[in-house]
Amino acid sequence: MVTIGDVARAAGVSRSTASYALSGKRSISAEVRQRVDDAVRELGYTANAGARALATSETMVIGLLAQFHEDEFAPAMLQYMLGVSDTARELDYDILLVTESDGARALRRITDSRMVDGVVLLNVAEDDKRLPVLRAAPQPGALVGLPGDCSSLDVFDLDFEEAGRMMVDHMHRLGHRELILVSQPEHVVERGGAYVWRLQDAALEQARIRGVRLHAVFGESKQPAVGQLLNSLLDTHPGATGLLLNNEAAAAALPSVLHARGLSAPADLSVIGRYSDEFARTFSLPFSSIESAPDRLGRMAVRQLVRRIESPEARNQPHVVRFVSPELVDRGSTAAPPT
Amino acid sequence: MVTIGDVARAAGVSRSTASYALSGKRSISAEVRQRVDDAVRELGYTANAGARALATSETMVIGLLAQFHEDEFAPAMLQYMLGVSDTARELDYDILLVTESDGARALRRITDSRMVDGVVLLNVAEDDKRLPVLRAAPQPGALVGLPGDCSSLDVFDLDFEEAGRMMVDHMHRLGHRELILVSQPEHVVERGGAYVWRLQDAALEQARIRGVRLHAVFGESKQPAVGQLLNSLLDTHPGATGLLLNNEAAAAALPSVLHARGLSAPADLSVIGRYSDEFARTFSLPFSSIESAPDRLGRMAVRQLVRRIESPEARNQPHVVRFVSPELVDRGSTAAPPT
DNA sequence: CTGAAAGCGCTTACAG
DNA sequence: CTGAAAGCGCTTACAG
Repeated sequence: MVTIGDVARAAGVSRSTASYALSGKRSISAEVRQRVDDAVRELGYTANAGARALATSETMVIGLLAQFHEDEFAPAMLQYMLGVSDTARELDYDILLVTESDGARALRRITDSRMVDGVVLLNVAEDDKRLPVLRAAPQPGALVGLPGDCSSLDVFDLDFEEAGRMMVDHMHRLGHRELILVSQPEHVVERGGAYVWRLQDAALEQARIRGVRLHAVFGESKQPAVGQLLNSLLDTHPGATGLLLNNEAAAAALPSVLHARGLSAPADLSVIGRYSDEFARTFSLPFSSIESAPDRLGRMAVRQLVRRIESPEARNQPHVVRFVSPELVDRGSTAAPPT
Repeated sequence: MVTIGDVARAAGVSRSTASYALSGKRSISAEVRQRVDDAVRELGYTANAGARALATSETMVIGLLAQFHEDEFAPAMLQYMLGVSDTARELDYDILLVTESDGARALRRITDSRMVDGVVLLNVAEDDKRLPVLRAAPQPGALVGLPGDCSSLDVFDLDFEEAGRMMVDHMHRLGHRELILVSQPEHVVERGGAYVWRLQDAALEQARIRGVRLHAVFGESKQPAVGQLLNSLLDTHPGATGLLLNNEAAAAALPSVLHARGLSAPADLSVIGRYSDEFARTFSLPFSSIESAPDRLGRMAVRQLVRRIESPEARNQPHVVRFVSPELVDRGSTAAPPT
């Protein structure tokens, strides 16, 4: 292994000078800098990450804690992961990926051992077991997803309340007076997936205000159950003219259900989902949707995290809870209800 | 930060004794061991990973190089990633996730800096730019996907040739004499996705042997293009009674296409895909398929990698190229052709 | 069974 | 502008 000592020797300078020439942390004569650069190139030198981490207490690694639950839609998680990973790399950080089901334990492991300079927690639950560990850790963290208690935490999430209101208002404006909302499965809520009821409760409240009938149900996470559910909902509520989907599996299943029933959107039924544009493109969902912006949320979380990591002042600034305003992507699946 | 020095002081022993008590690498009196364990618990000690890595030259981290290409199906990649990650953790390794598009550069960075003890490369291409870097690296690596040149590389992949033959034979046995094979988009092949033509060529050859007409085409990666393609293929080859899909997007799009044409499988058309069971469950694909076993391949790759990492003998053993035999998962979508 | 010391490869005050 | 030295927190021969 080629060390900075080898570089120094080849360049005819001390190790400290070689180090400074590389870091640029003090002025170096052009000539020496050239000799060091040449030596680095010639020997193919790269600093040993462990040694550097030991000396600087900086690993340039961010821990990414993903949580894959049984009845949640895994591909959606991937979008967040990529948003975090890409942004981290832009800022010169690598990603330590943790997918263990026992997230609290994993988080303690990587923070205690100083493998990471900070962490991003994905899919944060209402009463997330990882939060006490994060609060006790010396490294800063950023969350994607809103927990019950945000104190001393940087939190980023879609404004699901606003999303719920937006769905209802959009339909109401078009003239719809009876709607169905299919949320994630109840398990997701029980596990602490607050975004489910945040959207649902806000939608129900807004429906009340607007005088719209809204049938809200928890859905299923897989086929064929979710397809059956959609069918039975449409049977049960023949007067409903609009469908709101906060459930990826339901959105993916809907085209065949509509087809089977001989319905088309928006002529027979108006539809709005809540998922990412990438998801829509991959599965070619023709439904207008509230963009869930996973890449954007991942990016925001990493940016804030790195700010805290790198600046001592930022370290002590008040924590932020930031909601991304939902945006409706119009794919033409809503219109006035059939007369 | 609590160090092993703190532990040693609290336990009233030397740092080396504390270290040995923790590692178990030499015999320690029961009493001392107890005192050290108590001190560790009391102080909440965890070894600093960077310091340990520097001392031992072992990071206990495996680099995972994922490659997301424009027109490949991202959720499929996730399955491989999780297989690798879960197995690594079982074997006490953490995962450094790399998703940069310039995989060769990223690989050089993490190996040169000794951030990892070994690497797993996913989605390996025929002439993968990462391979020269891997061969030059001091760490061992394992590939998922078959490159053109496997020399001094451990390689794991599905036996796509056998998969192609199996699809054809299965249909032939049922009495089909004219089939359509939809592969991945041509871009995937151009980029070096050898599995596409490995399956296709073997299928064509087997069809020739069996006296079956096989129309093989490259597909599309997104809707609505892939749906249109399926429709036009069925229009163009009205005599075809079976459909073979080596293309996730096509598989995902097929149910609505069949529906729209008023066809059902297997009564009107027999269908076999090639994808993972997880994929089938998530999208509820009712089609029989050749299981692509991403979790199993990821697991095999990590196992072999860790063997090489941990045993000096294994380090020098001949490299392996291992093909997983395809298995057909019968979901009832094939039968004798309609008469 | 235990301890004192060297060393892993860096960075960074301290001195000049 | 440059160098000699200390130190980051471990592990592991070397000695006893």
